[in-house]
Amino acid sequence: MRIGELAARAGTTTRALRYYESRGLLPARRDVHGHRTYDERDLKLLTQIRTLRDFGFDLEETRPFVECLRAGHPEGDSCPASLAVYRRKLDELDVLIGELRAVRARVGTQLARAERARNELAVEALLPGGPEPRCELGGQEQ
Amino acid sequence: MRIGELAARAGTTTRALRYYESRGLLPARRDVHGHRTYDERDLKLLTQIRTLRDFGFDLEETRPFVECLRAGHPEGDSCPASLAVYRRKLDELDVLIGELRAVRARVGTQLARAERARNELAVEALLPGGPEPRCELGGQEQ
DNA sequence: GTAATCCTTGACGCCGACGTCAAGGCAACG
DNA sequence: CGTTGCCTTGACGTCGGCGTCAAGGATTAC
Repeated sequence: MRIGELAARAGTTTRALRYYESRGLLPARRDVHGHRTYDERDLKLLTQIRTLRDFGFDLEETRPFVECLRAGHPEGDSCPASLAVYRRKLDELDVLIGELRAVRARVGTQLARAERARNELAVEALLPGGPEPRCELGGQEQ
Repeated sequence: MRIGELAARAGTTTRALRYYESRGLLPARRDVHGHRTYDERDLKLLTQIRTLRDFGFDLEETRPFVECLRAGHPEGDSCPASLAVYRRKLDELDVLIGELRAVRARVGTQLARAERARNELAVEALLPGGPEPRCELGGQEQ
């Protein structure tokens, strides 16, 4: 099959395939017209690449999986190098998730504090009982 | 103070400050030589920007906070627009964290599966005793 | 005088993974 | 014969947030 069909079958674009080839990740044979030619095995390699990309793997991180498949193994993750990438990615994810949760907690705290401050101001504004001269809080909402 | 001192006091670079100015986020007065001049209030604005950036906020997302401070409010998050950014960021974080946890789970599952497959192969290789024909698990390693 | 240190503007570089456009080739269809 | 549709290579654009370099002006220290 040619590049357009492979791209369509894998749910990607011809541009991506040419890019992968330029990176040495998915080389193509050429037919008599100089057109790139692919077979079902290339589809499998490409599917492996796309699956990992969808998981957020960098393109370079898919290389061990692709080479593993090309070496004849039944799955891209049948090789130690692929497992190492899995483990490294798990560690990265754990770190990242931890950081994001910490940020989420801090932002949540800030939001709660800011909302509380606003509510206190609103309550004071509603109290007609002689409010002690509240400093310089003018022009809240423009 | 001039740009170098402000940058140092805020723990950032002169390049970043000029960039913020080019974005209209942190305009500067100029002294007689055309040099940028800042005061303590600018330091406060810049500190707000850097804090939010450290939390992963886009530069544009810091704008409501900066404008809130510049409008004379005591905190950058004293204004509704800032609270809206907080809330949107919390939602984004929740979505992102959820996606990352899903990916983490799937990668973890894949790793476990791949390791199990390798262990089974290793055990089979170690067993010299006539292994019963293991269903259709042929040609694992070539 | 001159070296060091600060500042100015302008412009290009970077990172990844492609998108998009240009100019052209070759085949099949009507 | 022209049109459509696929393909080719090459090259520039995108995004954000700056880093880095170039060329020059000004002040202060020695």
